Amino acid sequence: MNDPIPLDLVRLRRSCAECSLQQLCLPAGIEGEDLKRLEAVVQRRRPLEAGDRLFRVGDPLQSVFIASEGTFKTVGINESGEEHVLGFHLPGELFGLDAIGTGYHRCEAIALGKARVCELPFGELAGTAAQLPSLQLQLLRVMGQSSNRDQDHLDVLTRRQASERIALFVQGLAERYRRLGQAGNEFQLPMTRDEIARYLGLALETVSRSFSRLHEEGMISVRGRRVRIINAAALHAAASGCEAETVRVEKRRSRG
Amino acid sequence: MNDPIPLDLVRLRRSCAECSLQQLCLPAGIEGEDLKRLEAVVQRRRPLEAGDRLFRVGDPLQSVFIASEGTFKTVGINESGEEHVLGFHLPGELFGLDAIGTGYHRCEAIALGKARVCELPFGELAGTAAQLPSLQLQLLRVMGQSSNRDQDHLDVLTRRQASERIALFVQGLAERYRRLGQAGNEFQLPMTRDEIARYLGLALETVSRSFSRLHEEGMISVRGRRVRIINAAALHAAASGCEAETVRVEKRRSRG
DNA sequence: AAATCGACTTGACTTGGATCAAACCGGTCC
DNA sequence: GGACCGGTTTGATCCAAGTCAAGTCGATTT
Repeated sequence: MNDPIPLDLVRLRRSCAECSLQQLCLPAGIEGEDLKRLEAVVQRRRPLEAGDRLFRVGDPLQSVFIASEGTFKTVGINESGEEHVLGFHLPGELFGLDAIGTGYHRCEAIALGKARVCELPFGELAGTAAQLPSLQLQLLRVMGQSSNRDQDHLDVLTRRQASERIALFVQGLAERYRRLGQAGNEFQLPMTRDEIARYLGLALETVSRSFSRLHEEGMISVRGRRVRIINAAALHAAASGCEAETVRVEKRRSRG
Repeated sequence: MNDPIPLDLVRLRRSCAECSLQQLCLPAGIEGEDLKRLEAVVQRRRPLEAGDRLFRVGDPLQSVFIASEGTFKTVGINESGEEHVLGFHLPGELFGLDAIGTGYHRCEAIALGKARVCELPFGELAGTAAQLPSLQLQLLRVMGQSSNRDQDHLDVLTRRQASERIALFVQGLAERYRRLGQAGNEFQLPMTRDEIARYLGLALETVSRSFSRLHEEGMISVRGRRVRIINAAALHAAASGCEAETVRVEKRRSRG
């Protein structure tokens, strides 16, 4: 704190208009003068290291954040002290909205590796939104989408099978990487097995076993955090719970 | 349809200012002229019967709703065709926000018994919010709260113990009834065991058994849908998972 | 009062995944 | 090189909750 303003701040303050994430981010659908107004709210941040926290439980709402490089996780801590991962946030994804309801954060946001964020002071954002209907609508839409994601996640957690959850998880990540213009078939998981477990409501051993099983069955190839999707159709089937029977039948056959 | 406008429409169009739910509802914190502007958006509706649907999956976003009497459930339907209950909505609670992200509903809302809603056409609501910063903020806040509720629910679903979930559920309902000025210690469940099961990610038999267990242990009294909280402290302990050991120890003792 | 029906409870059995425990793998640091 | 360490895999065992199958209860109808 109280550092002299670093010289590269100029570089960091690149505009949304030039950002490759523009259409996947809060500015999506906002143009011209309105975009300039929104840009005035955005503060770009110095790089973060693995484990750096953007906010903690109980912090008053100051800003919401958008990952611009790297991945973040948000973790909630229940009264028993257990951590559970609420979500993983890839570039272009907004987080920190959890404090809007009460004015205080109920979870904490942690960088999973080297990362960078755009910070939007909430007061300014809301003020600007009050003047720009397009931004107001977009803000509501983004919150709605985040809520939709929560509901999908909720659905995943009520689905029973562990390997279904893993299959869905891998599929979902692939889809998100693809949208970012990266390879969806092969990627590096930015999180540990334990973090996946806490996200999916499973024990870490179960996560590991499920990965191994999908690997054995030839749907994906897993080596540590390196994942490759080999049979996307089968993975999709596994994700929607169709595979269970098929596989059992095949196993029975091969045994008998 | 095309009914002549019923005479009691006047009665139905009672103002938010006179409504007992005012401070527990969307208008909370909005006063004077602003409240009048909000009221102009609200349409009051004829009574609904058990099973009536307000919207279905895929319906385009028209309105959001607030229960004014009775209880609603929102249910999501996943691609396997299974229904899971996303939430129960008591008077004063806003729902239908699920369509804001995409413009289409991803769940359906069903009355659990005789009920009544206030309907707020979303276009008008957003338009009015754009002109009233207090409403804009309140709308964001309500969405944030709804998202917080989802996250608490998510936490419940990752907690393992079935009776913990039931204890939390009963506690939560009691709390909500109390806020509505009704008795929190004794109430009638507006939903079936099956609906609770689909909400908590359990089998209906497990729900039934968990109720019986909490009953046996003297925390609550259950007779069909009638629930009475007898030992709130023990229930609270059960809800946070502290009871498991205690009870087991006592059982062991009484057996030995 | 008997018959029907939906909601609920209870019992017996089975199983998926948690838990405990041990080994393994790939970095990094002496 | 070897020791160490966090993350990961794999094996063995156990238990909570799911599934299947009877009942029971209460409300409504005949």
